[in-house]
Amino acid sequence: MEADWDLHAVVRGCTTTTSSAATTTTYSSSVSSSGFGACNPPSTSSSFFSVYNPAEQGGHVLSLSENPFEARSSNSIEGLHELCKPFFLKPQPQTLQTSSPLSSFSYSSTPKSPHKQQEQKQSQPQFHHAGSATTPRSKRRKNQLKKVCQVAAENLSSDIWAWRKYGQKPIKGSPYPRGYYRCSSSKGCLARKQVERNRSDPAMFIVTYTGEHNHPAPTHKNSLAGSTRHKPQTATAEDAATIKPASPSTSGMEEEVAQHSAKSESTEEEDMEDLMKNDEELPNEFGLTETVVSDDFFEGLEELTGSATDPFTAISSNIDRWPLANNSATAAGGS
DNA sequence: CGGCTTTGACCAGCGC
DNA sequence: GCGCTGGTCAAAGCCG
Repeated sequence: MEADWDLHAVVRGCTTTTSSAATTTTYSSSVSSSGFGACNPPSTSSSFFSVYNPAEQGGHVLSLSENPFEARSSNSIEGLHELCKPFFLKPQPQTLQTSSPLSSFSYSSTPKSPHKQQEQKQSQPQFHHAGSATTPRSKRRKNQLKKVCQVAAENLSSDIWAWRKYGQKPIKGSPYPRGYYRCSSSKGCLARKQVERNRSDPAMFIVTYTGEHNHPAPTHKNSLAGSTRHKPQTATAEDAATIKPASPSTSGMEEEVAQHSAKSESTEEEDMEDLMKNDEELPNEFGLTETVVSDDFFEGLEELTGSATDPFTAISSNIDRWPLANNSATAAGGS
């Protein structure tokens, strides 16, 4: 049918990298907080913060700023900084309680059975064997804690995390399929990401993060993986695939991050241990240390996003060409 | 050779 | 209790 743009590319884009991405977030219930993968700080104009409340029918994505540019121009990075804080810093419990739909974060508690969720959560070890045999498949959890970001197509591109697609399914009511990705930076990482195109605004992508990264941000994207495939033949999914691997912008971001995280590669393990131990004290959801999320970090973003040669541009052009074609029956077996 | 994408099947959560 | 739907698994194939 129609849809089909390729999600992968999208995925790579949004997450962390972000620079561009916009973000919304919603935490529903359980998951602890520590580390979502990633929504990235909205650094660019095309993205905007929004709040997504899965609890509501269909979920709403509320834009905090009608005009993204406005936010950007007015407060510039600082404003963004503030907006982003929630994504970098561990969310404050109190804040989480907020029920304001307009708050950057919205935590909704499980209406039905919070305990159940907790139990389920427990059944899913936070760090080790995420999907191992010991853990039963984690099926959808209505109130699973998740973070939703709405990202402009042009902003989809990089990510400090490496994501690996493990599924795609057509979603009822949506002409576009949803892609499922998991963090491939570290085996056992519970971080997951879902990407789907916004029905009402195909130019935007809704990226949903669930689970947490149980490891520091990778110094290199695709640390485990290596392949960047492009299939010359078709311009469909491949196209998208082509986009993701190396979006320049990402590289920029990656470099930024890499520099910070790499600076102490030797201590990275230690850091990781610390992170694991002090799960609650995770510096930020990106698995980056606060140092990374410093002004420099944002400055870097600014540069990236502000530069005329916006890497995303290239991507967006690709995205525009995203084939809405690749799936017929579409994946995921139509269940 | 290792990792990634694709895709059909499986299965559990959820609503009625 | 049943059926629908979403989320995950896993095999097959491709690519660097």
